[in-house]
Amino acid sequence: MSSPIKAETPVMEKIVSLCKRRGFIYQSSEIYGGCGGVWDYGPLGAELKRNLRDAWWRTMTREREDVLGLDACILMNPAIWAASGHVATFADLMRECSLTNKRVRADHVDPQDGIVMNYSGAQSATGWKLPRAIAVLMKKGEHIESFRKRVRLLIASNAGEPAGKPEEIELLDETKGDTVEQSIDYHPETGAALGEARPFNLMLKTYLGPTATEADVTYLRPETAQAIFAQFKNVFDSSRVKVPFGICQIGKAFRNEVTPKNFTFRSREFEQMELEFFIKPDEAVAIISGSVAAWSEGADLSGPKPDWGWEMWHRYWVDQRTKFYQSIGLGDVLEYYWQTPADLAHYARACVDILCEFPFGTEELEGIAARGDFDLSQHQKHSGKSLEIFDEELKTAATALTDEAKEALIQRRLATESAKEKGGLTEVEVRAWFERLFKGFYLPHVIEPSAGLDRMALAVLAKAFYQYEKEDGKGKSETITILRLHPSIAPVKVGVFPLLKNKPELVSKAREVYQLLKGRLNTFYDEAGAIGRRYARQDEIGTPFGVTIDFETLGEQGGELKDTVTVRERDGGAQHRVKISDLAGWLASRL
RNA sequence: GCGGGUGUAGUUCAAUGGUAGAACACGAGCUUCCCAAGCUUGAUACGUCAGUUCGAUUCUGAUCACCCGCUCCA
Repeated sequence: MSSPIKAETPVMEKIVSLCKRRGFIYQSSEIYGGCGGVWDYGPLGAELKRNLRDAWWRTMTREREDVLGLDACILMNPAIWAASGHVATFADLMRECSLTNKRVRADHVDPQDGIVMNYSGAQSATGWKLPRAIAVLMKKGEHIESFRKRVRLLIASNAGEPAGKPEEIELLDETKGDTVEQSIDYHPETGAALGEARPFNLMLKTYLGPTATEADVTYLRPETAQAIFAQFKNVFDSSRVKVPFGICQIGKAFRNEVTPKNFTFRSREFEQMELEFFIKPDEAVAIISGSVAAWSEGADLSGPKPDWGWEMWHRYWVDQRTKFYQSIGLGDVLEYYWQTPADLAHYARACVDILCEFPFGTEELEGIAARGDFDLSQHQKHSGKSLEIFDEELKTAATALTDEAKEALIQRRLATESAKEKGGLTEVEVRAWFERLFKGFYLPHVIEPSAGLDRMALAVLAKAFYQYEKEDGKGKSETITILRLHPSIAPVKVGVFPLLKNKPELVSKAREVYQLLKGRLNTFYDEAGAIGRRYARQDEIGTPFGVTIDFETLGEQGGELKDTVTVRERDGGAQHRVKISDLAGWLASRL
């Protein structure tokens, strides 16, 4: 009867089109020609995003005893970004390969040896031309023909289709140049000359205060997490919480992305939902509980245990976040990528990317990192303020330890530190740290689940988007579009329709039902057009239920059906006869 | 930022150096109308700015945005 259609137009384009047509997402500043990398949410998009945001906030803090909320400003003291490392890592000098535009950090170019070959340009049989001069390093021992082949290949892959086949590209006016040794002016991979070093600042700079001098420079935050670390001590001191506990925050963040792309997936302004969950260092757990629980496949992650170290907590949060994604209907499109030691930042112990299947590929939705005490220690160092907390239970347990037991803990830590390739602590530093620990003081370690709200919204839209071809009674084929959104996040929960709009009794009854529902659920009233069209309109925006007031409702078919309505399900179109007095409860139990 | 592509009603697409058209969607109306039905009827577009030209949506240039690569990790 129905079958999924083949994509003649790419699915992503259909989704973008639907989003605009029905008021989910518009291009920013469209009447002025747009604005790169930023998008606005229309009426339905705003509802959808709010539902997702609320669901996250509810599960992350309101339904938990151990997580508190925070709502910090986008603007902060710029010293925060120096401490977090963003000023350094987001402002590297970069140089671009003149042939392929691949970028390398100016201070990370491996010196190259070889002979410089110059060309005035290139052209291909297709009529395509590379109009500028190029210089490429022929490496020692590289045969001239294989070198030329390599250059043609690089040109072809960068120019794309217009240049045609690599072998049909002609290199113009070849001249042999200087022999260079240990030069940092050529791209290590391609051998092509590098352009000038240019700063690549991915943070959005702004001025705080009307004078706008260099002294007033600060940045729009590139992530929400740093405010949590900066306010960690205030939250701890004002909330009567004990480690382990978390602080979560939802808010806008800004990055000057080199290439915003894939609709809202990579934007320059986006909304993050981040949790920093603070835990005791494993050594503290060992002192208090006698041992640290080891993770193994199938371990019980249903609820926190006192002997959990960072690894169990990390697994726990991956599990919690997975359950969340299942609750909004994304369970079956998730994938996980466990970063390898080579992927990890030096301060991170583990990081899992939760990936989701999008029409343009499988991409990251959320990252869950175990970051040790890196962030708090950075802010402690840069601010000069102690961010240590005092743990009474730890102090009591440590006091009871024998000196031998203490020394054993220190030795074990020393062994792991010396095994590290870089960043390992010295023995003096380790002993100083344990001295504070045995007195009950430490910087909490952190597990950081960090999710993108805009990505989540795009993910649920992409997952929900479904089209099929249907033949109507006359054999004419039409495309049916349904957004199969999970009812809990659908922007509109129920549509209310009088079967006919020219019958005042039906309309007034329908308005009554609408008034009854709209206080409790986001309800949409529609009387225009045929009933089937109204169902279809709601299907397209993902409304899970439709309520129709018909002549039976008015009692025409006898008293039994009086004051009952047809409730029609979006997925499958099944219909139920429900009493108006039961309607709100009936719907609420299914959302 | 660099290279390639694209830009016409709300959407998806036509055509044209001189008056821009369709389908669907949208508004109004008729119809005891349960899955985008039918009939009547209405509104709406050449991304922006220059140049060539008597005249540009069409040709040229610039610019902006989007898509695909380089990038990136919410």
